[in-house]
Amino acid sequence: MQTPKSEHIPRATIQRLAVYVQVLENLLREGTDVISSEPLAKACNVNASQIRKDLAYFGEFGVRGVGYYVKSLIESITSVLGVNREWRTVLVGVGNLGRALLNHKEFKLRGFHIVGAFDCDPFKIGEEVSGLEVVCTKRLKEKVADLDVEIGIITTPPERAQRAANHLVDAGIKGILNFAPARITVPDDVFVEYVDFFHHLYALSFNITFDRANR
Amino acid sequence: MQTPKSEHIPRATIQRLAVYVQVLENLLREGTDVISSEPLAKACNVNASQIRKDLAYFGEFGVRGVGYYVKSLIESITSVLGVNREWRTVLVGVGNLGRALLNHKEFKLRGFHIVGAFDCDPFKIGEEVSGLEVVCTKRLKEKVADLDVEIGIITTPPERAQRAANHLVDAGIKGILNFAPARITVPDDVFVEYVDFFHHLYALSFNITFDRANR
DNA sequence: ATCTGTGAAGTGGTTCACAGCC
DNA sequence: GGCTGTGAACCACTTCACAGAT
Repeated sequence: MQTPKSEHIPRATIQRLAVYVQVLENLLREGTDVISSEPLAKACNVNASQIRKDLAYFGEFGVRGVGYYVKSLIESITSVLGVNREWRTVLVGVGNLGRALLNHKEFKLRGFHIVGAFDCDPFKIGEEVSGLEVVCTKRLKEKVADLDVEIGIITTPPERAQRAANHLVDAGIKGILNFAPARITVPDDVFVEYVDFFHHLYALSFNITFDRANR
Repeated sequence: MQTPKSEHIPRATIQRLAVYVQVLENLLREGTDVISSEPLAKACNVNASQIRKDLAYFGEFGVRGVGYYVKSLIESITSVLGVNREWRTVLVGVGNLGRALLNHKEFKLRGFHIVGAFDCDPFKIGEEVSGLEVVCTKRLKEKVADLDVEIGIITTPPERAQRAANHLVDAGIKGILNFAPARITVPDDVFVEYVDFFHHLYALSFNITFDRANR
């Protein structure tokens, strides 16, 4: 695994690294072997020196006078991000969204295996969804220990998100992907990422409205 | 509609406004009528003066010595964001994700109506999904004009995302919510927001890995 | 007395510009 | 000659600290 040179890495850098991988994978699929920071920057909608600086946090992955070998750069970045391995996850909240995610093949494809599904609704417990038996949330702790899980996914309604988070933290999980439309509070050593595409729709709404007002 | 005082609004401010609304709505549901910036900041995981500054871009919504009235603040922020109205959207790419979104009731509930579904696969054209007939992507332009649509949602595979974007831009759309794992290029006056929860999983992966390495 | 709104100070991320290497 | 890697300059957002309002 690749280790960073520097102590602190900007959050924005990590987000961009994920973008770079995405774009590079598409470039590779289209048959591009080598690319320099300038065209890659254009494809990613960032500044070229931004890319070079982001990568410089972790090492020297390019060849001066040449550029970056696409395939090897993908490998380097995925190694930096720690996604060149398998991760085991559990999902809490088997509603519509939860079911959709459990059935989403892309998770396994990208190395994020959902190995447990939990809900506190007695009517759902015991049900089988996408090959997993829905288990009572109370049993999260034992199961997480058994299954060697590090990431939890919350897909509960907002009012139950914090309780789900508490269970996950108690079970020793290290990262939470929260789809519930609510903020959650967790200890410092647990990482939380929020996914809410309405936030993005709000941003579009604002930009379109504001843009129009300035004409 | 609320209009900003200042010329340029930081992107981060808009993202936070969406968070504030989310948290305030949950507070309202729990029966909180008034809140000051300090506890609101805690609930949103930001600095209190950050909130006050964010709001100050758009007006004075608080009462000195008292705080903010939750209900009225929600109304002010949604007005600022332009989400206190209905938006009409179309979706391009009726795959698994597209279908899930078409069936997702939350869109209508939050004022974002999906009024058209498009795909270029002849086998899907004519099919009915969630009360909408799937139409050939070629007919996007006429339909968008008829239906008075301003936002497009892309749920195609990555290799077809740019083409979908081109069709949407050509049809005169002003904003795009892109779920496809690919960057797209559009004219300056069209806004794009990207949704990719694998990026968030990558961020978790990095943080957990990096955190562990520093012990 | 309390809490907002805001200029000023501080901080951190981005961009520039060029030295270093292929 | 071309492109990376990187210190320095720049810029923007964040935080502080306090004046102003109730």
